Amino acid sequence: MIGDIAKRTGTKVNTIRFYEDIGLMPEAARTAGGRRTYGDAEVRQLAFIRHARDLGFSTDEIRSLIALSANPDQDCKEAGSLARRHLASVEDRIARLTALRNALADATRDCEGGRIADCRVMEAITMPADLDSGTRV
Amino acid sequence: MIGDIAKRTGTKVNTIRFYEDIGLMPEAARTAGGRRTYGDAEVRQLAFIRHARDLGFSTDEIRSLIALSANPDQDCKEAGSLARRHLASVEDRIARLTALRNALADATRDCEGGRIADCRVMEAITMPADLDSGTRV
DNA sequence: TTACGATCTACAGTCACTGTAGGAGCAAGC
DNA sequence: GCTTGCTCCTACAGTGACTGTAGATCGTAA
Repeated sequence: MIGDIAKRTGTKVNTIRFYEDIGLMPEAARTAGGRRTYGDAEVRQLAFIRHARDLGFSTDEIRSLIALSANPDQDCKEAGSLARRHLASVEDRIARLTALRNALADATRDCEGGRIADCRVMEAITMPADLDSGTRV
Repeated sequence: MIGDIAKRTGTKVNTIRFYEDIGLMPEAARTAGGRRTYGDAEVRQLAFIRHARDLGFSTDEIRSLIALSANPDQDCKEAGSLARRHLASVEDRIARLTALRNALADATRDCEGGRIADCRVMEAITMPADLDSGTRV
């Protein structure tokens, strides 16, 4: 039943139905009464989708990964290049988030009992280095 | 003009108008002909908004940060706690992205010339450790 | 004066869900 | 057998943060 697979994968029921709608999940088998049932393969697939989404893959990317894994005899190149493209953007995001973490850590430290006027949160976030200067535009 | 501030901050023109609509940017001054004009303060504010969005703050969070910075005499506590809450989630995201980076790096290495059947991309992403076992549900 | 690009408003579309309304299936208790 | 209460069903509207498009207007250079 959909509620069980939802609990086991930490996915909302409506989200699972949505994945079926857009073809990320196969059409579920039904009981006589019309309820969806799922086997281990579906649980694994849903878990894969959730992890991939969680880690920033778009549903289109996930769709192509699933399609690739459905033809295991074909060359791995395509999946590899998908992963490589993603790797670059993941590394970029890590770098930017690390910079933010430092800024936020500084900011919360500086903010202890201070006043906004002395607070670095905004400056830390803005980092105005990449702004052109100029007057009214 | 809106096109200039768009270029200087790397923001799309429609996005700037959208920020004005939802009150993230103040209502812009207009020329006689009705075109929006901006000063340095607006450029800085837009740059701040873009950085904050880029780094994962919601428009609501940004709105409250702007409101706080508009009353610099009030205590910094609120901005600090906002930053602290964000810090925790940023650190979590860094940890998860780092795990993904390693998985993707492994995956792309293992994939060189291999076949999907031997490929770790899916497994690396799925990490099925957090799945209950069971049959049909 | 005409052509062209930038800007204007207003609104529809996108992505990935999330929530809700109204009805049906189904096991447990009376 | 009937009610209660839960889960499930379909269908569709709403959300957040934009993005794109249509049709009109402004401003300037040829």
